[in-house]
Amino acid sequence: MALKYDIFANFNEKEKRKVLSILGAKELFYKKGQTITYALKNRFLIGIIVSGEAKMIRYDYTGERTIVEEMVTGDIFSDMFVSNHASELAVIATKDANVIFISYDILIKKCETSQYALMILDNLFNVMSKKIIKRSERIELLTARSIRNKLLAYFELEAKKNNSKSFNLNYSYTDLADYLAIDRSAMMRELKNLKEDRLIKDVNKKITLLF
Amino acid sequence: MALKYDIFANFNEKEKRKVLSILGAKELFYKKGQTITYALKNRFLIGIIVSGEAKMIRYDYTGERTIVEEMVTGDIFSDMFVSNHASELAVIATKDANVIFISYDILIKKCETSQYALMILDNLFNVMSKKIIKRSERIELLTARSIRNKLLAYFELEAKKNNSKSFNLNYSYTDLADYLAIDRSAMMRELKNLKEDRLIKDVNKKITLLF
DNA sequence: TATTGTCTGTTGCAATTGCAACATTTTTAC
DNA sequence: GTAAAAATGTTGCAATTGCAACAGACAATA
Repeated sequence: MALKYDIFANFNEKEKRKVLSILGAKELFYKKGQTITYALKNRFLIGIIVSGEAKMIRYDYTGERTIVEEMVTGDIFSDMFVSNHASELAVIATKDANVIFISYDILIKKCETSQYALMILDNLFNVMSKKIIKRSERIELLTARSIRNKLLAYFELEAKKNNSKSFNLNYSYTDLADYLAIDRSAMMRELKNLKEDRLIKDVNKKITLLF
Repeated sequence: MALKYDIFANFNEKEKRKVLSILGAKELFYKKGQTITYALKNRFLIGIIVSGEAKMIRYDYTGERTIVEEMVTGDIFSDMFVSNHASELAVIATKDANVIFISYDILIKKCETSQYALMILDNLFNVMSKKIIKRSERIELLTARSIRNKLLAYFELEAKKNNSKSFNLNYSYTDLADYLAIDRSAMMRELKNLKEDRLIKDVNKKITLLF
């Protein structure tokens, strides 16, 4: 599953090591809780999470923290994908993490001579497409005009992804409320309403659509 | 302004014609109101709006229409940037439009032999980065927890983009309410409150932050 | 220029939502 | 294995929001 959109898709270990050396890539290790400043301070650098987890966090003008993006193995992040005008951002390792940094500029240049570099660029395109799609999906959910509609939209999307009326919630309810930008307790109340109205069934985090 | 992120940035007319021929690109003309089906039915095809305007529209299961994206000259669209699981989409020309279609597959292949193709790919990455950033910005606004905060977040972002406390609203209030996914009349009320609280000044669509 | 349609601005009222404050259960960390 | 922390589940109440329904301004167009 991760494979299809992985930046190293279609590479075996040997080829991967080779292309990283061609690109002059750096691999750095971060302990849980550490801030990954490297990529965000260097425009045209792309960070690839090869193990562990990290979160991108925004500090708004009031000092409040919001999670912009939760990143797992295979995800990438870069200053190139961040608005110059947005509030301060930081990437923090939420588990011990290994991160590979490659330079976009070098990547483009090496494409002239290296088939491998071009393959990486191709994979990068897929990963970026995925990012666009993920954000579009979230916007679709966030523009629904009530908690009920947000939940239903989210459930329907998950159901479609699973080709089934049933699926397992892979968020905690607390995180789901955050993702949908709604109050958790109000969401729980609406979830109860949806169950009472027999629109969904919820057997310990396995949701089934009844319509 | 458009130049920096344009897919033909750094190309002159002659080079542009040359690369389009290398890539076997097609240019099609659409009259205002026509549906552009070409790209959305052909995965791996990228549509570039070279003149005119178009809107990407979603039809949800109730048959309701929502504007997903408004596209102007220089914007690109592709099935590759659209979730397989989303509701039905259509791209409709909102003004007479010329659209160039290039195949992603061919583009990647030609990069091995053509410096121009690689330049197009490079530009494509910039355009995609811009797409990611635009969506991130909208998500930032949509996750604000009240109408007041949504408005303030939007105004601050616009102010930052203009490097000034003042800027002209380039949305109608009706459209802004849509963009922020809030009720228009409730937004107008809150706008009035913001003015009364002396947080903003609004002299016929020119907003000034007073903080 | 008359007319039609869209946009702005306003308000009362009802419905939805967020907040605060709990008890309980589950998970995580030592 | 126990303590601490996080997540779930619930509710009353107040604040915010959406809805409906206007009137007037402005724009488009025939």
